[in-house]
Amino acid sequence: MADNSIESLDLERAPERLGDAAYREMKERIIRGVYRPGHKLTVRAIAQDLEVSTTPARDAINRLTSEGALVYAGPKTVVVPVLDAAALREITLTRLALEGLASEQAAQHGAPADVEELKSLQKLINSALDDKRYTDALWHNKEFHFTIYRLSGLPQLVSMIESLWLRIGPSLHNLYPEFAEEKYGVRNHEIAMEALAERDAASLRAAMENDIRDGYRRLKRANLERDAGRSS
Amino acid sequence: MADNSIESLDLERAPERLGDAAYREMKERIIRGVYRPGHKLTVRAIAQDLEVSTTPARDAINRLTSEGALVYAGPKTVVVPVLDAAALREITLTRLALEGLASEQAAQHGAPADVEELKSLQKLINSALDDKRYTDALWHNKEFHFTIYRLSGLPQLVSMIESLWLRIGPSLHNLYPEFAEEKYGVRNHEIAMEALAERDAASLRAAMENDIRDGYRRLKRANLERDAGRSS
DNA sequence: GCGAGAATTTTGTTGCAACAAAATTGCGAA
DNA sequence: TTCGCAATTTTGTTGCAACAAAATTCTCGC
Repeated sequence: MADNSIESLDLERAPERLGDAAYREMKERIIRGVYRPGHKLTVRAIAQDLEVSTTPARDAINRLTSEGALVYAGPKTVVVPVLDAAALREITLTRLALEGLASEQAAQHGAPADVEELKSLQKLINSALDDKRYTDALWHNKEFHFTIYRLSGLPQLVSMIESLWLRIGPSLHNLYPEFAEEKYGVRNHEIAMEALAERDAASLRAAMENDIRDGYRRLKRANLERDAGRSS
Repeated sequence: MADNSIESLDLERAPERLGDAAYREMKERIIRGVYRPGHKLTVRAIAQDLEVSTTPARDAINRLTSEGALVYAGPKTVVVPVLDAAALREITLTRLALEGLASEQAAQHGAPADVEELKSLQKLINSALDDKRYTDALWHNKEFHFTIYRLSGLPQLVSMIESLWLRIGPSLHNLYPEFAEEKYGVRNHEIAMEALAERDAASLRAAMENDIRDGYRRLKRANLERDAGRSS
């Protein structure tokens, strides 16, 4: 047996598989709202879209399914999930726990340069909202959050949070444009930036939690309206 | 297009794929300590072990890898992870957040029958420890925790917690038998059962968090000793 | 029109062979 | 012995065909 004294020194040694690329592309499409809730996905269609064979396409779909980003709507039918009230609540509770933790930890590592980056991201969000480019606003909003979470220095935690965003992402797209009217989240983001500058963990956590709760309320309201509209 | 007014009514519709069975079997083997940290896994070997072809075996390994239960030690080398101090800390922080949340929610749904089930699980743990059947003790301990977590009524949360246990599981096996000397966790479990009977969410959470922290301290100590022993 | 059921098409899974690339082994020089 | 390097073996990925099963379409009777 070889001497493997390095052991835990080998980080980020994942090779670049075709299936990984397919997975990443699918992920981005889901977050960007290309596939809306209820959209049915088939292996062969994805393979054609991404110009790969069925194997990597199937890999990507399976991975997304096991993460909860896609769900079975039948034995041979995989769709982008339509979140019901219970699922929405569960994801929100989990987000509060995980993103709250990440925020707290991030407060301990925030440098001035990070605050600057957040500021410029916030500008991007604002101007996207002004121009009614809602998909862009959502994207920059995601970057804002994850810029903070990455500061936690806890990469596995960050990727768990990512999988939660993958689950709510599609529903968010169904919310716009009403969602944006009130300049969603701006106030919370401002408080978050201040808190990070002051390395105030509790305040940063509170600001991020408020942001999550705000979004939750809007999503819930939108869902109720949709369900009411459907039964008529 | 068909009328799909059922939408979110379709739960648990996953078909039984061969790859799923392979995944579950691998998961159990990892938790039970069949594969120890550092163990190298190959597609063809797993396929032979589980008596399936390479495709389902590969599916299982990929899924486990994307969950973090297995890691790359090289471009073509997948191993059961050897946790370093940083990874151990990160998992513990995440466990505290997620298992704390699950405990809190569980407190609201605990029925007398559930407390009884926990009591009988605790007896199994105790007798396993007395007989020095450490693998069994670990297994029943896992059941104890998840019996509580499942009471939360948040299935997605529970499966996220499962994936965390998959990550620390192998390391736990390297801990025994010293690990068990002090009747690990018994006191915390007793408090947890009382708290559940009284539907005291804060106490239940505290008890479970203490249990997690206890385990963390032991793991950290064992890791330090191992590392010290290796450099000599 | 409309629903039930058959006929047809589409779909996911599985096993496998080929290939490139990585891991391992073997060997020889210092 | 130990180190470097080449030969060899092992390995993961990929594409694909076959198959069973599910989804869809079509048809016919009412």
